[in-house]
Amino acid sequence: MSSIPIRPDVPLGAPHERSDAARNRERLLNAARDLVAEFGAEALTMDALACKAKVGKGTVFRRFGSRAGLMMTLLSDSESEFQHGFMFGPPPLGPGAAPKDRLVAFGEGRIYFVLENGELLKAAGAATRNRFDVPATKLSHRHMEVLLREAGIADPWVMAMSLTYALDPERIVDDVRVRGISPTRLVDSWRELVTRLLGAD
Amino acid sequence: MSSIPIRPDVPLGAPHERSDAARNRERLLNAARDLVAEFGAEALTMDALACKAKVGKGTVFRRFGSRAGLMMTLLSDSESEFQHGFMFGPPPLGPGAAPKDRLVAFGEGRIYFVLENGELLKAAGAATRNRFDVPATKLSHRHMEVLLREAGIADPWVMAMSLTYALDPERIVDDVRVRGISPTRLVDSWRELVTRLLGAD
DNA sequence: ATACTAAACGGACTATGGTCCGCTTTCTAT
DNA sequence: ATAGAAAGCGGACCATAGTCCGTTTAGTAT
Repeated sequence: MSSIPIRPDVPLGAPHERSDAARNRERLLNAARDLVAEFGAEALTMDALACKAKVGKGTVFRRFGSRAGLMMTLLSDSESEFQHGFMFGPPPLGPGAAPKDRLVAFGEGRIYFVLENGELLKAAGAATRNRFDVPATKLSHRHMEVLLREAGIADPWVMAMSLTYALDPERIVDDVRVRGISPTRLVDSWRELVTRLLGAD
Repeated sequence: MSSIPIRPDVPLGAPHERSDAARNRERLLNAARDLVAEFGAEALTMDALACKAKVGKGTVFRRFGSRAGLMMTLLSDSESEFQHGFMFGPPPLGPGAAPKDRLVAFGEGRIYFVLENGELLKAAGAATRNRFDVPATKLSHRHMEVLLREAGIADPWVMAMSLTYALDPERIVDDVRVRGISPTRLVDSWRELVTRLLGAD
């Protein structure tokens, strides 16, 4: 029995990734990062990517499914880091603090995360019927749902959805970049929202 | 001086709409309503519309600017009605009730309005950099801002934006139609949100 | 080494929103 | 009625996401 290379993010019994596929994936990822770095995520077209990576267009879509899928892949590192922060990191973001404080910290972290990765996030959520299907969004929602339940909210699932949309990447990015609201104001308002929502101060 | 036909929704000094333009506008509106009625708003393509209205494609875009613009035009009647309700109608939706009650009623009204016009609203907000540029959205935002200020919220503008996104058409429609949440649950959760936000009952 | 198979490839093709610009029609002034 | 100007018209054209399918290639069994 020959040893199989370790591929952390692939489902267990997956039938082995062919070497040409691996090579092309690397090429595509590198090309995509270059293009985003140089022209921004919004300007990235799938044709340009295929061309720059010296790969057929079909290959791009086989690999990532859609433009949104590509953006999610590009995001996954920073996203994992943020997720790790609120799931396992130190309080108040991580476990150990009161739900209210964790929720405030979560929103604050999210706002800055979005401001750093705004273009990618907007592009990732742009595909029709996709905004909530992003796995990271599901996880955030679930996290908030748990905190809200602990804090005694009657319908935590729906309330978490309201808060999810209040932290929508498009909303945050446009507030700051188009409508000129400072990140601090957003964070303060989020704090006011959560504070009032989860019992007086 | 010859009498000029009355066109209620046209800016005062507008240079007179030509008769062929008026005729084509009618044709387009009728065709659009037919298509939406028969196949739904999502399925409406601008080519199909042009074709059905027996009009060139350029004419469609001259008239409405974009697909989103067309959808807004299609919405404008029901939208005006809803707007009239919260601006001039009887309490608790209209003036006369406490801000908290008006806000609860506003959200409830909005939820049902969205569920009736969901496809159109989603299509209207879909165009890039457009979600908040919809005049109706601005008006709703402003309305909530005023109520929130009356209720003593520190940063009513930003808070109104959070609530605007919490009532996002896509969110409401998908909660109900994709994720199986009942409208009642949405309304109840909105009530809980507003109630906690604006001081304990 | 050879043959076989399933996966991967690539690029032509489709669908659709939106733009452009030369031609036509309407209105107005005379 | 006529002519000139401005508004409107139409459909070819463009950009771009996403699909399709005949061809190539990497692994595997012999």
